[in-house]
Amino acid sequence: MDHVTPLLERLAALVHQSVRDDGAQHGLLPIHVQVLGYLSRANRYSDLPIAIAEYFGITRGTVSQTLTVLERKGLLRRKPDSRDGRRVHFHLTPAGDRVLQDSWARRIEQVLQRMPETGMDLERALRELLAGLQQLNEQRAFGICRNCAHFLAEGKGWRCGLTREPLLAKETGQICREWTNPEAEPA
Amino acid sequence: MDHVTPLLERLAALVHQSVRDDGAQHGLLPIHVQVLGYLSRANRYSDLPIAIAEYFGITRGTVSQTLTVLERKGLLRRKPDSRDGRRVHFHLTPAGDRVLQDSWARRIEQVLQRMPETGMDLERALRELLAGLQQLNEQRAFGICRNCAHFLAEGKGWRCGLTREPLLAKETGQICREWTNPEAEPA
DNA sequence: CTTTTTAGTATTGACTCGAAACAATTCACT
DNA sequence: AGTGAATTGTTTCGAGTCAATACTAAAAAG
Repeated sequence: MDHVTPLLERLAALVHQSVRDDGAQHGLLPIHVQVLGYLSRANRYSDLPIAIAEYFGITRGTVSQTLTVLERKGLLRRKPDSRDGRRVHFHLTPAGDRVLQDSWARRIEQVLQRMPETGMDLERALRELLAGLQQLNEQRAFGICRNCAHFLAEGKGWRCGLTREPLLAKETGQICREWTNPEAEPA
Repeated sequence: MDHVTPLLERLAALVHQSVRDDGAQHGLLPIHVQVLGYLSRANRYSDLPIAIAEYFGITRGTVSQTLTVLERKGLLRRKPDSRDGRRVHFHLTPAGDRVLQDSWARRIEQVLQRMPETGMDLERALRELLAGLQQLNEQRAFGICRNCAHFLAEGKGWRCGLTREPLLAKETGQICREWTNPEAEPA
């Protein structure tokens, strides 16, 4: 099983490289593209600088600078939280969306389609590996809302059991910073 | 199969993060650790700045600066090529080896051991995925010497069919920049 | 109503990274 | 052999990362 680590290293390097190539086409650095991608998939509890810092494992200071650059380039806009005066939400502008259009993801899908059998194994294996890694890094899991222990289905709608707020259909498929594993036994 | 791309993105981010953590313990940046790791596994045709640039998809100029920093820190030493006056080889010093000792790789192995069944699938799937990605990025494959089309076993020793040079046992397991897929049909 | 925690910002310094210009060596072709 | 082209590596410049540190402001805890 020792052989897997070099493979992961190489894989990470190649993905990083693809992201850099994508960003270069718009005059952006890798972290810029990554932050845009994250924000495009984050729900309203997770589109904050602190969440970005936790997701990518960098400091709040660094995130703050990166967001300043992206805002200046017109790729995202900030919106102060109406209830918590410390918080600031960020969302993509149409220009920001456009950057994500021609991403490396499309090219990778071509590769994946050529390996249909291993594709399923890969997805399952990656999912397990990620769970282990996140635990190892003592990180939040950043799972998808609808798979969360706090997720509640209420008749025709949905609700977050943690914040008690109702959820839009779109939001149930987004990344959430507060995500908790429903299969873990309660403490 | 659309779900795999976000997984890969997240995986790459987590690996990058682990590498950054490792480097921070020695006052190094991610690319420093990555270059050291690469050089520790590269053979004598691949321990050159140009090979590093190709492997990580960055320019020769950037590599040149990075190597200057690493040399100044005493983590590697340069050795001009005896036959080609343009080339410079780099190899790790004992201090450079030491940096790689307590790497994230060890921690990841713990995770992998907890998923013995998926481990085999993962390795196979990753290998295929990497091959596809490298092709996509129009990159050299950077395979292992002994799996190369040019690799020749000669009685008790080995030889590279491309350079005609004999190979040490150690070298047959190293990364080679000239690696060619033995299963591809000849042009 | 004070103390502590949490969220975000500003500054500094080492370093990345691409772009462009450059020097040196080897290769290709005549 | 000899000239032009390709290859390898370096240097300089400017925008930006990133950690560290110190800071402000708001919320939570007591």
